[in-house]
Amino acid sequence: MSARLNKCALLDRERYSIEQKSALKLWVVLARCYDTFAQSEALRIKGYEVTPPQFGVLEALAHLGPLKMCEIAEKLLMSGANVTGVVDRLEEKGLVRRVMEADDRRTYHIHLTDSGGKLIAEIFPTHAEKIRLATRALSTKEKRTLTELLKKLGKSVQKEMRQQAA
Amino acid sequence: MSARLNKCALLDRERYSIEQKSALKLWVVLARCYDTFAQSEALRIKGYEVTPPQFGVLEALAHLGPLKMCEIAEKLLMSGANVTGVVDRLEEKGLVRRVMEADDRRTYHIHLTDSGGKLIAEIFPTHAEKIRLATRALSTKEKRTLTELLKKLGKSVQKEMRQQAA
DNA sequence: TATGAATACTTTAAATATAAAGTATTTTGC
DNA sequence: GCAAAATACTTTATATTTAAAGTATTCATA
Repeated sequence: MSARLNKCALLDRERYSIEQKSALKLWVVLARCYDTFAQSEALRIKGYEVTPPQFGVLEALAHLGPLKMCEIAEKLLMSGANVTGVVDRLEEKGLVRRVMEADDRRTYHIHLTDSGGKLIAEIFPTHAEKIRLATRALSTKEKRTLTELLKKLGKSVQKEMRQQAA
Repeated sequence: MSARLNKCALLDRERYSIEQKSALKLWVVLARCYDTFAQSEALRIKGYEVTPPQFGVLEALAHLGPLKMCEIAEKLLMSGANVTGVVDRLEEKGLVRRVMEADDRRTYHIHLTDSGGKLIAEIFPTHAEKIRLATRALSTKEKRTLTELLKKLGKSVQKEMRQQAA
């Protein structure tokens, strides 16, 4: 492997500072950890009739009550166009329904149907327990530290993004 | 908001243990942090002629040399079917090419073309520096701690997934 | 050496995701 | 009150993603 690396003159490791390398490393580890977690979630809800994005929408509705399309987009970090598609499929399955608002005809609220509510109530407790087990190797203190550092990193990245845009 | 939450009898917060809630919180924060980072990367390579997955493939080839399709899938945590599509589009743009192997006609290596190598050599140094800046709010020690905790969490989740499968 | 299993890649079908453009409605500013 | 801007959602086009099925080749083994 290192023999191969040495052939890459264009991207020689020595061109990069220790700071840059540790930042790149952090990004790789973050992406892999996220991916593993997402994979475990996908595995967990396999067998139910919903996909991970669909599960996310049901979960948000169960925890927060009826939401507008744009609120779902904001909570789940997805584009409005994407919410349209996911909600379409949930509606086809009879798990949610669009309910028109009286005061603003541009928008409506998405409600869980009885069967949607029943499904999420069936899945979520198991889901919460499995996530607890998945993080078991970390102590309470480590989990707290990790959560705080991730928040701090998120803010740092956002700040840099804003400066980039300006 | 809390008034709304109280209406959710099915998913009452009090049904869940402190451990479960801190694990769920960690997962939410991890997902948001990852998403922010991914978004900043997308913003950064906007303006070049490649998408984030395409950039990932070019980066892997630049750092590791020619790779087989299955090696790319493994490095970038994507399915083989997906690699086919991403490499197809890179090949159409003339940034990589498929080179047949003499010894095994099922497989081939993906090589960077001159223009592909030039593109990644142009992007990567800026990319590395931007990632360094994005993580600037964290001290060296915090970055090390965060990296280690993420690795530990990743292993924990993987272990749980294996037990789930068994 | 013949054949069945395994490997490497592609194709297909369906879901997810975004940007950009389009439609309908409401709000703002004059 | 009316035109312009803003908001909320959908549609379209394209890329990403996977699972499952298909093709070609190589390996294993009997």
